[in-house]
Amino acid sequence: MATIKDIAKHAGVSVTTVSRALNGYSDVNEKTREKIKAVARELQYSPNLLARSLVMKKTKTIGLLVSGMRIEGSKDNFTYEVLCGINDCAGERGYDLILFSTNSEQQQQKTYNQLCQERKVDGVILQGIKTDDPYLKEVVESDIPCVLVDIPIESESVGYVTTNNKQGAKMAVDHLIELGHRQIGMINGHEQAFVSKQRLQGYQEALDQAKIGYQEQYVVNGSFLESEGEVQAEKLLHAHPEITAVFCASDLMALGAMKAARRMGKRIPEDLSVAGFDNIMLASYSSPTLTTIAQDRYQIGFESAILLIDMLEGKEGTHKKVLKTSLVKRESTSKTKNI
Amino acid sequence: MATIKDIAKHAGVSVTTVSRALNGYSDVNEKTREKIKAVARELQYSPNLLARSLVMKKTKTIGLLVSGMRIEGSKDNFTYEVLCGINDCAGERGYDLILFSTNSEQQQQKTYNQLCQERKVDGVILQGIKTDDPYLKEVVESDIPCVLVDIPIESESVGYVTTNNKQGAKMAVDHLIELGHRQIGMINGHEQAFVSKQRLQGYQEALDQAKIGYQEQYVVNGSFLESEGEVQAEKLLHAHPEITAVFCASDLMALGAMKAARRMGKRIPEDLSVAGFDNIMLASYSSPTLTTIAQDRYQIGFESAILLIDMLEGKEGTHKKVLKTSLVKRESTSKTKNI
DNA sequence: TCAATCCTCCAAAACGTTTCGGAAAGTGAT
DNA sequence: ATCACTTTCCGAAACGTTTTGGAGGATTGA
Repeated sequence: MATIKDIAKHAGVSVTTVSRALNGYSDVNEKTREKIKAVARELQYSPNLLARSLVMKKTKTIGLLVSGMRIEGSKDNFTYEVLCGINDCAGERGYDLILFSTNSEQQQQKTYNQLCQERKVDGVILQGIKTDDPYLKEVVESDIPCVLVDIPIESESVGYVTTNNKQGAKMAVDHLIELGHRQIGMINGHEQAFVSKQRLQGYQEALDQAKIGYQEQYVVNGSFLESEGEVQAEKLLHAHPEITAVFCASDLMALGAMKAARRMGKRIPEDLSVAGFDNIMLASYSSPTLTTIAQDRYQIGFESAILLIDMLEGKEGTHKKVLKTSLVKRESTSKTKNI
Repeated sequence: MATIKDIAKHAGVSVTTVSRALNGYSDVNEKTREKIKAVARELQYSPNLLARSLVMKKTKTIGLLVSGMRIEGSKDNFTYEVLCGINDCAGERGYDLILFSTNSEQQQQKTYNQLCQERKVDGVILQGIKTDDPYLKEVVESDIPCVLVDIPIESESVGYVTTNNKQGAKMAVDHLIELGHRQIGMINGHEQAFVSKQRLQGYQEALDQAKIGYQEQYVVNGSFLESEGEVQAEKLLHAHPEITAVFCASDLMALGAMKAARRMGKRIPEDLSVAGFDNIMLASYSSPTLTTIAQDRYQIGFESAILLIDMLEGKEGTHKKVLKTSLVKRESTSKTKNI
């Protein structure tokens, strides 16, 4: 509650001097500086960041726009782990995080720019928004620095962090091919996700390279959801019983696919190999455990924060970061018996 | 970027009138109000909350002090799900959330009061702090309204939300007793958690009621961790091979215990019944699936926010909320063969 | 016609900082 | 004694709001 003015009074100096003393300016005598610091401690002074931000036009605050902040996100832990990464980096660099709740209706009304300008965040990290989200247009037009997770848009004021999805998908399908599979289905996410396109590309490239023809009807969309993965897998396997392996664009859908397969009397991996993408916690606990492509969600968050803060602090450099993936072999994939 | 002053100039009125017009005061002519609103829209005005907060002494912001914001928290999803609940309620009520990163060293230096006063949060929700955390003392002494998760302290300015841990633990142990078990071990959390004490009480009460003597050596601590649960379970089962059932104070420890038991050649549930606490995602995916006590983490968060905001807005009432638990029977518990 | 009342509006202060431009005093050099 | 610096300090403006206490004019009632 003590202000700079109180300190000035107690120490017998002006507010200017107090401000400059506490902020480490050189034009204040060391003795008076010590005196001022002592008084500040005594009065338990802590600066009012609101007032400071108002004049400095910097809040040392990063806005977080997460559209998937829902309880369902608890299964894969994407949002949470990204958040951890952002939080850690922001902490190190002296920034605080402010969460914009975009779930509620009354907040829905506000535009992206309103949200940011009202709270005067220095920059924003966006996660989980779809490519057809109206916010996205605003983002690229606005000149508020921002970093996108998994949406490859780059400009003066916007950067992005993502995983090498194409490479990851290719690794997964390569792995299946290596095991002898030729009839390989894919359960993809949805059209409104860049990652889906990229993973599809990886799938196609792997097939191409192995001289396996791409068949459109082998690819279905499951919206990244376990339940939808289950129904789509069932349809796919029914329509094409010759399929011996499925690559899913998310672990959750892979779990759903395994359920469907089991219900259809197919053993995993003997009758059907299943590979996922993400390496979520459940992947190592399911039975059979799930072969998958690991992506480091924590690091995605961490790198996002690095990128954004570097932009905020005027560091030059590219505004993108693409992270590597790795293949995690587990029990859900094996050699095809048709070999 | 447009300010109230710009609007005043364009509309040919004073800033006072603009402010009062936009804030819905009655002492402004409807015509001029419309004019002002039109100008505001035209200039894409959005209020500067920093300035407003500075004079109003309200920020419409809730601080979030989460000590367990780590990647390991990804297994149980406690932090995330609580956060979702808080986020949703805060959104509905028009509050934003600010995350204090207490992980980093430089933030460690700051006291609780400094954190709150600098950012001028209206209130705080604390989650995951231990009973010996230095912040806790500050919290109760400070007059900043705050709500604690799982720490039963109540005063003028502090409230809490928790689950009925004693009742939950009792339900679990009752269930085991009903299945015929008499030698029931417990793997508890750690001393620095209130929930541990309460769950132990529930365990004791259930035994008591069934006229089963409480044996101190049947209870060990596993810090809520899967790994530690595993080693403690192994020790316990080695020292007391007569034990036929174990109640664990967290699902993670239960998973660890199952691992240990399996490694010792015990089948679950035929040779050993295992019950957990939390009902985390993994509990329904492990094999065998885990019998456990469900607690609604989302609701804990939601109620915390309700409680805090009610306090902030001067609503009278008790400052605590204790949520119910429920027993989820799955495969990891069954009748003892010794009956 | 006079006073009372109502309806609109506004000037200025306040919130707690930072910063610009300069002022006073001290220090050497010439 | 004068000049040129250096060191140390400060007054005042600025940031963008809200709010207090009224002012001016129109309307009403007697």
